[in-house]
Order: sequence, then C-alpha cells, then structure tokens
Amino acid sequence: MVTRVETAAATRRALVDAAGALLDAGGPDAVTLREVGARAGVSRSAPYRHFADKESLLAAVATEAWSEVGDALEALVAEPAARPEQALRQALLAMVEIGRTRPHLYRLMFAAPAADPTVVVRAAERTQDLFLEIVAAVVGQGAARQYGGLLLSSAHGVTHLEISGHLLEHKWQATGEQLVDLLIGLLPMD
Amino acid sequence: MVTRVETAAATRRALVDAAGALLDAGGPDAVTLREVGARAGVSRSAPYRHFADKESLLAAVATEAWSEVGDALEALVAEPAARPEQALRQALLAMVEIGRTRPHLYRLMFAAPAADPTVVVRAAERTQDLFLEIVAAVVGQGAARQYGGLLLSSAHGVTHLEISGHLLEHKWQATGEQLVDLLIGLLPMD
DNA sequence: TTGTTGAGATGACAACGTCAACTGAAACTG
DNA sequence: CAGTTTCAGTTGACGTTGTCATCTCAACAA
Repeated sequence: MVTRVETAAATRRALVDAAGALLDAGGPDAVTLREVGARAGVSRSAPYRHFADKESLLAAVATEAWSEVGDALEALVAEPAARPEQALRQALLAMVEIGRTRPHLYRLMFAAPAADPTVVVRAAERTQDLFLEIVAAVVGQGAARQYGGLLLSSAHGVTHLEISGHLLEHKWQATGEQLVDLLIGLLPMD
Repeated sequence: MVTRVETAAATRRALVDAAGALLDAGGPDAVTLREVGARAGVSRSAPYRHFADKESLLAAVATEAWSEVGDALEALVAEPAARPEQALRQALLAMVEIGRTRPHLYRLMFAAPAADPTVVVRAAERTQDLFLEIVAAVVGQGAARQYGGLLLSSAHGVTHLEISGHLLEHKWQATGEQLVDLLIGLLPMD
C-alpha cells in the first residue's frame, strides 16, 4: 500500500536527485525544470507542487550538499584524533576534494544569497560550528574564532580559485594540497 | 567626420558599459541582450556584430575588470613603498573592496571557465604577475611563489565568502580586514 | 457514498538567446 | 566619378525556458 504522502515524498526526493545529477553532468544551464521533471518521472511543472520555484529547488540541492559536508566533519570530530592538526588538514582538504569532484555543486553551495537565504545559511552554520571545534583542538579555544574564519576562507579560496582556472600552477607552483599544508604550518600550535 | 570604425568602436564600448551597469544593478539575470542593446542605443541583436554570443560579451566585461585591478596593482608597485607589507595589505584589501562594492562583477571575474578561457585568464595573469612582485617585497623572492598563491587564495576566499553571506561574523568575530591583517601577521618577514 | 484535497498533467504565454534575411551607408576599386 | 564591396545595424522568426491557470483524478474524510 502506497499512501499519498509517501509518493509525494518520493517525488520530491527524485526531483532533488535529478537536479543534482543534471548539475553535475552539464552545469547550471543543464538544469531545466522540464528535464528535471522528466528524469524524476513526472512532467514539467510538477516541481511546483514541491518547491516555490526553480531557485527553491536548487536551494534544496545546496542544503543537502551542506548536510553531507556536515556529516563528514561530524565523523572527524567524533574520532579520537590523536593529532588535531591532521583532522584539520582532512577537513580543509575535504573542501578541495568536493570542489574538484563536483565543481558545479560546489559553486551552487556558495552562490549569491537568495531572497530568503535562511535555509541554506542554516545548513552551513552547523558545518561551520563543527569546523570551529576542529580548529579549537589545534590552536586552542581562545584563538579558534579568528583563525577559524581565516582557515575556512583560505580553504574556500584555494578551492574556488582552482575550479575557476585562476590558480595558475605554473605561476604559483603550488597545488591545493600544498597551499593547505603551508597554511597549517603557519598556525600557532596550542 | 565620423568614420565607420569609430562608430563601431563606440558601440562596442557602449555595449560593454551597458552590460556592466546592468550586472551591477540587477545581477546576472538582469543582463539580457535586449536590454543591453537598448541601453547602448542599438537593437537586440546588434551585439552579435561585436561579440560571438552573450558569453563573449560578459567575458569582455570580466576582462576589463581584471585590467582595472591590474592598473591598481601597477600603481602600488610603482610607488617607492617604504613598508612592503603595507602595499601587500592594500593589494589584498583591494580585492575585498571590489567584492563589496560590485559583488556581481566580482563573481563574474571568477566565473566558471568558458569554452575558450584564454581571454579572461590572460588578463588575470598580468594581475597575478604584479601581485607576485608585491609579495616578493615582503617575504623575499624565493618564498614569494608559494606564499603568493596562498595570499591570493585567502584574500579571494575572504571576499567571496563575505559576499556569499557565508562569513558569519557572529561566529568568527572577524571582518574581512581583520582576517587579512591576521594572515599578513603570520607571514615570515624577509 | 459523497465531498474534499492535493499531486500531477496540459495548454498557453511572455521573455530570452540566436540565426537568417534584409537595408543602407561608408569604404574601396577601376 | 560610377560601380562594387563591406559591414554595422534592423527586423522577423524559431526553439527553449520559467511560470501560471486550468483541468483531471485518485487518495482521504465525513
């Protein structure tokens, strides 16, 4: 027996998945409501039963991506972490990694704030709370707040520059990993 | 006497200016070829006499923006610069500044690489060469290449995070300026 | 059973990027 | 000078897109 709310939830899932798949495969322009609907097995304007408009659908995709990053960080925090700076390194490289494997999704996560940015920002906030914990284990509770902002910004900058083709390796002679390591080396250890 | 090449050049200028103005005023979605043409005093498909397509027009806007940043850096390099780290600070804060005043243009400058990214990248290359000089004056010629990549990435990350609404001040208790100063303070002075 | 609800389908519309065909004046050629 | 070419610009049209109004119909409530 399939209830109505069950099929509705399943459709919503299929819509978000389809949008994400199209985004990965062909970039933002490839995400059309018609194609999203087709892949989800419904028709072109069915998404309007689940999202206010196209922007809201994309916001849902971004929110899920942030949640996944949050889960990864949560795993890092949960571990014993003999070497705190190793956990920090993994956290920063996780950003570089997702940027490389899913650049369009990464861009979406940092897209221009929507009319009502609360949904995406709230998901990002949890992520940054966890990140703050990881940083505190390295530089201490007191300095974590300022260094956390710098570390997050730098890792994002490295990632975003790299997927934009602006991190010219022949000029800087540095990969994303090397820049992350260089940054961590500059930190005052607690 | 107005020659044909003169009016053509003038039209091209007007098109680029109109596109930039529309971008600043209403974001990427507000830049339609029809409106660009109208503001430039020509009609909807006139831009195709000057640019291959809409993407090429936007690439021209981005290229000009990179040139302006390059000019600003050139002025910094030309000065005597009693304190090299002050020049570096100004260079980094220039990125934060343009991001704040013209966020949509800033995003365009770091947009996804086009099919043929050579045009934009070449303009960015000059900018980064100048930036390399400024960095070398602070950390020395040898270390400039690795630290330059880090500094550029970090400043971009701070700026991009800020205009994306993801640099949560209540969490990190740090403005863009403070993060830039913090980063500079970490550098090994030559 | 009958009425209500809400997910989905369909038709339609305006706006958009883009192209083909056309126009006219400047620039060149003899 | 006349004839020809070139090319910036216009207009008409086409396919695609996001979105809305309307309709359908199965799940639920009474």
